Amino acid sequence: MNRIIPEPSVIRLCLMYRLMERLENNGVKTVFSPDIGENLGITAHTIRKDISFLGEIGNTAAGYDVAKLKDHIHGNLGLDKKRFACIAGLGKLGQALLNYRQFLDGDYRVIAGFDSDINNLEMLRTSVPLYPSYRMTEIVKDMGIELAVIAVPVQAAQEVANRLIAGGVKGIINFAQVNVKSKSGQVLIRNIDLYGELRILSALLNLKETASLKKVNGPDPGKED
Amino acid sequence: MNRIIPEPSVIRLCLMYRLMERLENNGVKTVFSPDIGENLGITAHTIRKDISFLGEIGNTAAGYDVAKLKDHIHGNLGLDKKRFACIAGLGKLGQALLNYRQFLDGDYRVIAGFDSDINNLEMLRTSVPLYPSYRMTEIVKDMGIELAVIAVPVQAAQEVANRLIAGGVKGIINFAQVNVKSKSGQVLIRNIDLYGELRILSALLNLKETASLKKVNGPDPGKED
DNA sequence: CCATCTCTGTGAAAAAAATCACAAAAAATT
DNA sequence: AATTTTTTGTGATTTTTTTCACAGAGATGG
Repeated sequence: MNRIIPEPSVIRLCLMYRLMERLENNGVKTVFSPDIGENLGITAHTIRKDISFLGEIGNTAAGYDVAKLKDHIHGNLGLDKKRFACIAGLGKLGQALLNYRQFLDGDYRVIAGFDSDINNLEMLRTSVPLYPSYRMTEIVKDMGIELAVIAVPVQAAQEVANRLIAGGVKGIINFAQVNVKSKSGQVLIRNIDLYGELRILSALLNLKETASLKKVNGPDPGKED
Repeated sequence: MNRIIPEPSVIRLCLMYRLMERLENNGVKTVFSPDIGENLGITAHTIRKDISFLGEIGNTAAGYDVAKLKDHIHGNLGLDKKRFACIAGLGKLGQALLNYRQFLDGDYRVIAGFDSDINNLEMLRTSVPLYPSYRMTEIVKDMGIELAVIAVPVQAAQEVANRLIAGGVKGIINFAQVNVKSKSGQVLIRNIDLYGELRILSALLNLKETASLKKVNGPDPGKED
């Protein structure tokens, strides 16, 4: 057991957590590492290694208890810590996210939305309180919001990030068409480029065809063990 | 120069391409590797290495010509290859994507949308032709669609993936709350979990606080060179 | 036009991550 | 109760990726 966890393992463990939630809902009681691996497109070795970073939890010759593994990941990654979130930018994407149930009643509850267009704010019907963007820093600070989603147009993204960070946000998911940065580097930022994902897919396909790609990650690891 | 490109480099090169597009629009003529690195949150060394996989293109002591580097990436990653795309699932997220201009007039043009709810299809106003889900395999095949976005509820996701793959799709971006798999492993799949990104952020923040994270990736690499 | 300065490109080195291989422990079977 | 089978957990190994360090090519400036 190792108390220092590599970032790729943390990310996979989060995926495993989601899988355990689903398996538990489906009434599955036990899983084996190759099952988890197949579901996540990762080898069983990696699965076991990842889990072992959190300490021993499996049953020799009898796999993992789904509920126990779920709680184990939950506890060790600190997922029991609830945090408030907000969405900056209420265009189509921001609205879509506001409609996801998980964003409203999950552990990272969206408790505020922001948009620069007051007319837009007045038109939207939602249970989440909405505010004009100029109040962003103030509201984020007052409400103790730690996580933010940026869904504004590219030109506004960095300025919005600055305001969120000024309000004390610690983590940002950015959907704008530009990588946003934090001055201090202390804020975690995950940039997601929805259209760019198509570009990446296309590039990987091209290179796969011409055999100039070193390795293709992804599901379906094939036979092993 | 090396003709075999690691996958992480391909992904970073796609980000560089996006950056070059933006710089070109802003009238910037030249960039240096540390500039690119700062924008993308990557060290200048890695930037240079990534670019060098595509052959020499920079000017010694004078950085990279923005337009030239953009075209270079474009050509070498085969981004000049146009592909048709579709969106399966026209809930809020699917509709939001259908409204993005890039998805309508970019290189990976969305030319079909699918939803299982015919009433929903009739209500939507869009320039993209929409079809009921049961025709998915047929339409994908007939239209020569190679890329697909899955934005359906979790229970339907794998079945939708199967239909898309049966129609000949080669790459999938999946937003459903479950990792979808391709039977053969020949189809590239990128699973994106929007809510899960909040979970990852929270976990990384927790571990960063307790100093049990090995390394935090992300923007702001700090001083170097 | 010579000296200096700058920045790329890339082999070499280091670091990180994934995979392997197997001991050990528990379950299943005989 | 002993034997076989199964599957975890983890050091050791291999592979992959990143970082380093510097040669070399060209720009800059006196």
